[in-house]
Amino acid sequence: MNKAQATTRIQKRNVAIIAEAALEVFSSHGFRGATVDQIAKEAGLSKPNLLYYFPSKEAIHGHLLATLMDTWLDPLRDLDPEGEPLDEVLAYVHRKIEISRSQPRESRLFANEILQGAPRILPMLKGELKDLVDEKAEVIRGWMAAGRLAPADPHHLIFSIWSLTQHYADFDVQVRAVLGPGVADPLIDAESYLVTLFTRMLSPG
Amino acid sequence: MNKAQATTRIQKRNVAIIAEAALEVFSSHGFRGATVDQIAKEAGLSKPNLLYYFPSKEAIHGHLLATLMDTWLDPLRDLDPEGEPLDEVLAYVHRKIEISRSQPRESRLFANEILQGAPRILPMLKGELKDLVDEKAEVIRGWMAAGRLAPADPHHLIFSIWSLTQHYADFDVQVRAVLGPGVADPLIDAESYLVTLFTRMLSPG
DNA sequence: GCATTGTTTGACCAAAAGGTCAAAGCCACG
DNA sequence: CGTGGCTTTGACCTTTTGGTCAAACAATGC
Repeated sequence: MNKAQATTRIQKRNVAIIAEAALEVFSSHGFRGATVDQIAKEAGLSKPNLLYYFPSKEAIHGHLLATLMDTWLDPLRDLDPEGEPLDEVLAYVHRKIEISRSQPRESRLFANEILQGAPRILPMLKGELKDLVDEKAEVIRGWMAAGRLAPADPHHLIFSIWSLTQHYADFDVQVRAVLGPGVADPLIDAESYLVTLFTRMLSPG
Repeated sequence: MNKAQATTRIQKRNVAIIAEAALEVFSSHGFRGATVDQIAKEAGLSKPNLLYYFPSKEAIHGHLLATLMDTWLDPLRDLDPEGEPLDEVLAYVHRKIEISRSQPRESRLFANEILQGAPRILPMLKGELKDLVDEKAEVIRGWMAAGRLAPADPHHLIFSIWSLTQHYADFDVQVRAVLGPGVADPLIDAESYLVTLFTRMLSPG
């Protein structure tokens, strides 16, 4: 593929097709578990053709992670210091649940990366992510200090939101196995459970 | 290796060494990401020697999973229907946190397996695990009906305990990256946060 | 309609990885 | 102290896999 600009129509289309296929394969087999042949087959392209658009398997994976990271932080960014505290937190929970519903593969891709020790995105976690979390934790701490939320460790509050919402994407198989075949969408009940949980946790007084 | 009984001293020792090495390698690289050579090296044995004790890479992995499953359910089994409801739930949270602290590799091994779609343990999830969870969920539902716990979906309550406690083992890298180098053991603060969380969530009245 | 640039692929390569085997080494016990 | 079974290993085999390359095949612009 050519160097910088000048992406043709075909390039745009095929890069998108490959990314979609790679997301499917990487998210369900992990980086090492995925093969380039698998991705190529999923994308409906030949392997050399795929490697014409990305220089290596690593590069495809990196591309996915970069794209993901770009949108992964948005829901937290949207936490508004000027808003009503409990509403803001619940809205954040809601946004995260929507992501687990609409982008479970992205969530699993991310989970895989972290589980392996985050070899490729550790700098980003220590930098961009930490900065954002620290900033929003400070906002929450302010709300608590003002008596507008019940006191609790803001960092662990954020961790608990991540953990609980992503659980339904990452551990989907287990959730469904335990709930049984009668439950079509575990996230529906999960959402009202989580609203209750965080409301009781954070309501002042 | 020989067939059924008659495990010699050396066999016992080497099987244990291999299991330990394999846990280390599988938990940090996943099944596909781990290589037999890596495990052999970690165990301080030659590859053929390792394959003298286990017939295949698959078999080692299966052995680990089976061993793990055996102890994985114990903390939930110990939830006592005759105990004080809130204390029982908090004690369960405590046990799960202890496991995240003492057996993070086992937790990651399990997480890896679920993330890949639980190919090897799905039957167990749908059988043994579901049965146990249903049973304990019924106990919790009884407590709630009797007004001894605030009402909430018992299944999702259990999921939330799993999710929150395992998060600190599985996503350890992320937690540490965000908290920064000043925090030695995130689980200390996590435990008091979680006690608060479930106390507020479940206290009746 | 042709030259230039972009796209696709069959054939191929080297390295990695799971696994085998025969032979050698070791150990326990009569 | 020697024999039979247990343990260990170097060498080897096969398959999988990431990646290359030259040549064929489109598309685009003049």
